[in-house]
Amino acid sequence: MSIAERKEREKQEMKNLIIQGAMEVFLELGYEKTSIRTIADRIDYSPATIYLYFKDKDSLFLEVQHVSFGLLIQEMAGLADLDDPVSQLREMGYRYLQFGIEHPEHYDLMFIINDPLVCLMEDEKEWHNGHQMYQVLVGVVERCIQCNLIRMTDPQLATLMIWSTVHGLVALHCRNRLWAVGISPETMPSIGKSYIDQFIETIRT
Amino acid sequence: MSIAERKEREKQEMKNLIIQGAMEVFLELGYEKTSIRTIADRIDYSPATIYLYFKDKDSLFLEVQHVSFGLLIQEMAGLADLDDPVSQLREMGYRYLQFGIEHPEHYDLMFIINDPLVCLMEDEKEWHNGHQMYQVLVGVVERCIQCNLIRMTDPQLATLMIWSTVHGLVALHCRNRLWAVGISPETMPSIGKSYIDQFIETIRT
DNA sequence: TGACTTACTAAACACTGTTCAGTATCTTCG
DNA sequence: CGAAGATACTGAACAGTGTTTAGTAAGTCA
Repeated sequence: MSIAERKEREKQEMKNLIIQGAMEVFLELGYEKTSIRTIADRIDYSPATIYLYFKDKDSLFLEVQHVSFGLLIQEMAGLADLDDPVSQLREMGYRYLQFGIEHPEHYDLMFIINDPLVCLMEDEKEWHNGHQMYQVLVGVVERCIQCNLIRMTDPQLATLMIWSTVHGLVALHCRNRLWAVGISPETMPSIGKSYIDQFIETIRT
Repeated sequence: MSIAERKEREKQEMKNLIIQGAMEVFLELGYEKTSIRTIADRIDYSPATIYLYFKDKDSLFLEVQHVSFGLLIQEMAGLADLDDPVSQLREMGYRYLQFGIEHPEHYDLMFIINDPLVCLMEDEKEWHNGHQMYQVLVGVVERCIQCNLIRMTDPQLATLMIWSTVHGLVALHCRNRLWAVGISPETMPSIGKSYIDQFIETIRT
């Protein structure tokens, strides 16, 4: 079955080529302004070819999103080295925020864009990726609560609040709503750090 | 100049008719799926007519957004009756969250959607509306800090954090990202209340 | 070599935002 | 009143979109 294997491999390589091209264009132009024709042009194939490998634009987008999730998870490596759970929490906050500031397009694809992901039940892959990272956060928060280091008691609610607080800032930044309160994109990194520091100080016992 | 006045009035009425139709369609279909043709159909005019009253789709959208801001500001009426600033803060949180849950499409138009608002400098109207409400929040937070009722010292940073925390939850809810952490839309109202309560308890001294 | 399968594409369909030439109505002035 | 001019509106077109389909060319297998 060597030929069949090679065919399968070539098929996967073709998928990867499309995903890579799509990623480039998605990050350059954003989701809405990216057209299948542009992606096809980028990789020197016809638009119709893409539909032989992906059901539709959303389906292709989900694959790109999966790669983005991988990047963020990678960014969180080595957190367990910090033995203080509050330090872990702060460090996660720093890195999450930094990721949002440095890769707003990736962040947008993962947490803000509308279309797909509604079909979570159908797409196990994404669910798994996002859920996995959330569980890491839940673990850290649980340890903080167990050691009585933060002013919350319910791990689920606390985790949700912590995530939302950081996501809120990144989301407002990604969608340029912070101009209205006098924060320019350039000042975001320094404000972001103060933001996390203040938040940790506020919730810790 | 009676005729000129009448013309001016008719022009304004026509603008309002278009805005009203656009609002309906925007709320039904969302920003991206709304087409000028659909709006035109809804009010029985040709698509081209809309371009006599509004520069482009974004410009029309900004007018609709302005109406949405009015709704939210209206929702915040009577807050000064509560003499305890922390109660004011909690009540603002309740109402803001409820607005986001009850009118996710409006909320989307105001705080999540991408395209316009980037041109804040050009559009004084929106800036004014959003900034006004933010200033109300800043005022409440300042009083909380003055009375030493919350665990923060910098009003600007504190206000940003409080807004972001609530916005974060609403934004995740609007974009269906809470499914991934086991929260379904139906449970949002009750979770939302706990969320605000926990947040207030966490930040108060 | 002939039959079958696969990979790919040109062209079309139905949609989008936007523009423009042209019409039909209303206003103004002689 | 009637001609000239301004105003309000639209049909049709342009260039773009996601997606489908019929057809071609190449690779595989008997």
